[in-house]
Amino acid sequence: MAVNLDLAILGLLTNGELHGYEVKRRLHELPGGVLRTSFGSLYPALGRLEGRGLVKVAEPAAPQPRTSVPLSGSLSGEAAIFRSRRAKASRSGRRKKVYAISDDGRDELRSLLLDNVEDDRTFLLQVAFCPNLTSDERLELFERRRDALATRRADPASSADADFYQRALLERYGDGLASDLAWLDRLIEHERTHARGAPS
Amino acid sequence: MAVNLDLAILGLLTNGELHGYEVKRRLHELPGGVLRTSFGSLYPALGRLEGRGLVKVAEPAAPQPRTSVPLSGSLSGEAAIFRSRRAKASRSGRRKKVYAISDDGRDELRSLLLDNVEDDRTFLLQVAFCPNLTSDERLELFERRRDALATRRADPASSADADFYQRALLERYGDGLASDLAWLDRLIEHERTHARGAPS
DNA sequence: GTCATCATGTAAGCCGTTACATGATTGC
DNA sequence: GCAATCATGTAACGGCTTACATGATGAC
Repeated sequence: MAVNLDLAILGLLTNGELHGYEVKRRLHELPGGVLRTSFGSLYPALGRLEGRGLVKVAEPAAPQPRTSVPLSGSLSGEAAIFRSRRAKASRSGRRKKVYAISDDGRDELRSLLLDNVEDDRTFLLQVAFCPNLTSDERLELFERRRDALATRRADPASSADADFYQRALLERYGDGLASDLAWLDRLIEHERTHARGAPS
Repeated sequence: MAVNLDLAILGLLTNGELHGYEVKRRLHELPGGVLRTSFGSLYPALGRLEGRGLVKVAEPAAPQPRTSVPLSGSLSGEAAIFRSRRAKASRSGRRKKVYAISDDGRDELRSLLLDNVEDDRTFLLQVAFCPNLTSDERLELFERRRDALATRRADPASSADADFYQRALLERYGDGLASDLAWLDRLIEHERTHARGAPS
């Protein structure tokens, strides 16, 4: 789904400007391998987001040295000259494109964070980037998710005419649901405890 | 992935002939909502499987009554006549297409059941239809899966510079892995206990 | 100056979803 | 006979994967 990728990209960009390659790396660093993607989907996604005005391309910065930056005062002036020369001279040269989130992008991110509490993968991303919500919103998000999972649990599914392995799958599913519900309860508890204006 | 749908369709057909609509229903009855799909992907998938010779279209059967089948011995003869009449008369009429698995389909199913132990969704389907394997093969499948999960667990991922919610996600992921490993150990234990020629 | 890595893209093919269209069966 | 459901398909669209192409940077 494009939703997941959009959510992740926008979420990452709230922590600072990034270029595509770096976005991909951070994506793969998310806990539990929540979202793995490839350049073939990442770059088009960035392009779509740019087209919708949710991200904007920042001024391409000077190439930042990876190790041991020898930054004396006199050198920084040279770097600035180098950068501006680069910026003009690099036509037809492929340079880093640094993306930043826009105000519309922040709105969209908030919308994505609060929507659609049903999809499992999406919800993990919502948790990963929920610091962009207020404590109250987080609480509401977690509670809606809990209710959604509780509903799933209620449905009896198929217990009749199931062999050993199907019963094993059903058992695993139930355990996973219970575990997730407990996890959500802990998140909710944390949110209530740390909320602004928390009851004494 | 087409693999999942193929696996599920072939697996379901080992329990008897089915038409597409019924395949979809059974699919949604699988424990834990392992695979939900739509007609728009199901029918093309059936067509592909037929094109590859993995399933074949069986003689369209007579419309089977949904409730209270009055099957006396004398009626079965009438049903056969009715069916053959239907088969000819229904040109241009859209009738049930009943699919059956072929020998090649069984081979493909076995291959799919034993392959690719990395994908989470696929593995659940492999468990659901693993009765089509021998006990030894099941054991090997489960052990390979356990090793794969154990490898995932080893990778430290990102624990540095993680906020509360990222740590919560990481914790949830770790718990899920541990739970799955325990579940697999139970499956493995069951397989060893019930294997043909199990050691005393 | 060369190789590995960083970095950005494009193109082909596949597959899935959604919406639409059509027809048959059954219950009332 | 009418509505709901059963049943099969097609078409449009979008997005993901894989593979390919290209160029810049840094280490040695």
